[in-house]
Amino acid sequence: MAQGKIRNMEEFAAISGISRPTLSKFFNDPDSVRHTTRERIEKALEQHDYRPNVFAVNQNRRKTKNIGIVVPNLADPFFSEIGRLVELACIETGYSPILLSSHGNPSMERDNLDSLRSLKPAGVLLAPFGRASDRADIQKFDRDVPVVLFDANIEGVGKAFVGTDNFQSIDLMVEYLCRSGEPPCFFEMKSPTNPNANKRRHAYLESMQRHGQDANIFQAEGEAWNFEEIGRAEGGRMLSENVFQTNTVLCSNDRLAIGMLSAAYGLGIRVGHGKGCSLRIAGHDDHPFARFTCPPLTTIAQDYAAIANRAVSTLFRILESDDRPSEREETLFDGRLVMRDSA
Amino acid sequence: MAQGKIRNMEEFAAISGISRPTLSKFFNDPDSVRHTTRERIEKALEQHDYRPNVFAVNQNRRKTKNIGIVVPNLADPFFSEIGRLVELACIETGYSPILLSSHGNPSMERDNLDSLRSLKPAGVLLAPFGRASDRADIQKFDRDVPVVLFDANIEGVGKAFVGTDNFQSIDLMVEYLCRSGEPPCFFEMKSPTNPNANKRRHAYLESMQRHGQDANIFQAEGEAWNFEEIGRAEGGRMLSENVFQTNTVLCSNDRLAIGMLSAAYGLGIRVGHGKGCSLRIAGHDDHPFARFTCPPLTTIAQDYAAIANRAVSTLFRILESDDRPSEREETLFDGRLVMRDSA
DNA sequence: ATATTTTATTGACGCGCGTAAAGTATTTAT
DNA sequence: ATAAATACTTTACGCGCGTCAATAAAATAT
Repeated sequence: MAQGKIRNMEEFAAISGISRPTLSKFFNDPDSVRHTTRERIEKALEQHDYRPNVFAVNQNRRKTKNIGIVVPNLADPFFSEIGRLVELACIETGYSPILLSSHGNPSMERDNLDSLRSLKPAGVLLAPFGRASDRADIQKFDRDVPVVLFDANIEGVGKAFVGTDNFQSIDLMVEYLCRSGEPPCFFEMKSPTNPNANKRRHAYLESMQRHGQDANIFQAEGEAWNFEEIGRAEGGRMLSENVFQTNTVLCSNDRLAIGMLSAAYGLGIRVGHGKGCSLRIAGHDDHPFARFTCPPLTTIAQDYAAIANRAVSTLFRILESDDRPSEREETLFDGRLVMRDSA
Repeated sequence: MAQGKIRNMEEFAAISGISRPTLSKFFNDPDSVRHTTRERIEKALEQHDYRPNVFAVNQNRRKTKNIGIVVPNLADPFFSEIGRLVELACIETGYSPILLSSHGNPSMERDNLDSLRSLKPAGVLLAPFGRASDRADIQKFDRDVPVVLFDANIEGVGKAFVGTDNFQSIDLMVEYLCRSGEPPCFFEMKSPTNPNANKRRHAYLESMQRHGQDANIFQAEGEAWNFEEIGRAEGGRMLSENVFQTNTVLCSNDRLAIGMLSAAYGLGIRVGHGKGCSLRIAGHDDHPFARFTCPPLTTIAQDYAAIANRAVSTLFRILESDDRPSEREETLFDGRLVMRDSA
């Protein structure tokens, strides 16, 4: 880094002795110029610290290198974690990720896509709300900008989907719970917006049937995003009314389980698989706090990293072969059973 | 929204019957044109759905309307929550917030400021790491783009600071704990990067002295970001070694407290202020999960909304009166005691 | 060494908008 | 009504870069 700041590519061309169009090619893709000139440019770059004006670049380039990432709620550690991984994967590939949260508000999902539009992104990675999402809006958006869905699937929407195989993961958990004690009841939200919740219910029903057990589903009222609170209030009510037929409850997700564990503690119910315990509670997702609940929560770990990386690589594959849309592909990763103390 | 898409302001000028420079003024500030013409433009806007190209706008405007928001770690619900509030406050004022997380990595704070630079933001709201932050780098950045710090203060850096008054809040907690039982020991990280941690230690010492009590500080090894794990490992060790002089522990923050609660549960120690309890644990921050711990955590609630709003309004005041830097001002909000069951 | 391919340079245009100057229309003041 | 102030239009330039066509230079092949 030397003295007088370089104002534009013209000046940098003059100083470095490279023509401006060549520099333009270089900044677009360093490998598109000859090795020797690349080295010359990089050497000049070390001395003068010039960077192209992003606004001018994006105005003129047909395709920007922006990637939009939209998640329903960054306040949910699951999404902040997977959002982080997606973000990093984009950076590694030389793209500029823009991470947007819809703050639990489906209408903000629309707004986010809308404001992304003006950034002319090359592609978008979207973890949609699901049922509450504006399906038509996403499809319309996808016609202009390729969209890859992750975490939550909406049939037929977007170029691809990457997520966890809820049938595999729930079956794994049901299998474990049946082997190690009484078969599980199922606790979930009454009208979940998230499609995974529906998949998990079906997976539970299927799996219980396969194990020759009676399925018992208990649904909590409430439409809001504060699952822990709902889990505590409704789960607590059910516990004190003694509605569960068995001593084992499989919660549709960890956040409900965290709430229910809190309720159980308040009611003086000892939760766990050891002796002296009268209730087993299991969750799904391996929420970052699942290992700190009392007792630590037995759950299913989703492969965050695999989902994030595959979503990103799928999008880039679509971007590069921008001819045929080919088939809409769905990739499902297996969940992993995490045995802790709660079940 | 009608048929053929409008490609640029020129076309929209032709269709709407308004000259381009006037439209330019309008989009920059709708109130800068006469009421009647404003209405004409807005009516045309409803029919034709045109929006200025953000890249062209930002390239030519002297000052963009971008606001950078940098937080140390979005995975920490505290920051995702306050980041959300700051984001919304910016949008309401007609600015475009860009929320960046440093993912717990101080060197990424530098990178984030660096990449913000190319977006030529009007101002930046920064929650710095503190001791681990690159002080010189932030100061240098602040010379080009006004920076307002929030949450964590670095003396003399940035145009202003907005946060919580740790001396008030810790004193409030110490006062409560002393009144309601044995005086608290203090549990914290040995070498915290966060300046609030240091403030809280000093506040604890001062407050204990004022109450005529002996101060006892216990420090956990570890430099990492996984406070819950550290709280459980180190806190658990201390509990089992019985090192605390009193039955009350005030943790420097909720995340340590959550870890310690988990350890106490594992050790079969009953935590709470009721009879039959042998340990009281209190935290600080009112972490979103604090109400779901076992037992629910007594803590100090920071006024997230007030901090976020004040940080934003302070920045905008500085942006508007861009003449004298005046004095660097520090605004501290009071914490609020939240009495739950753990202490 | 010459022919061929690859890569760089020169010169020029366009992207969509901010912005300034000068002139014209409209509103407000007197 | 006329004068003054305000708001708008016309015209034109510039921002920093992508990109293209024609040309020149360099690397590779024969």
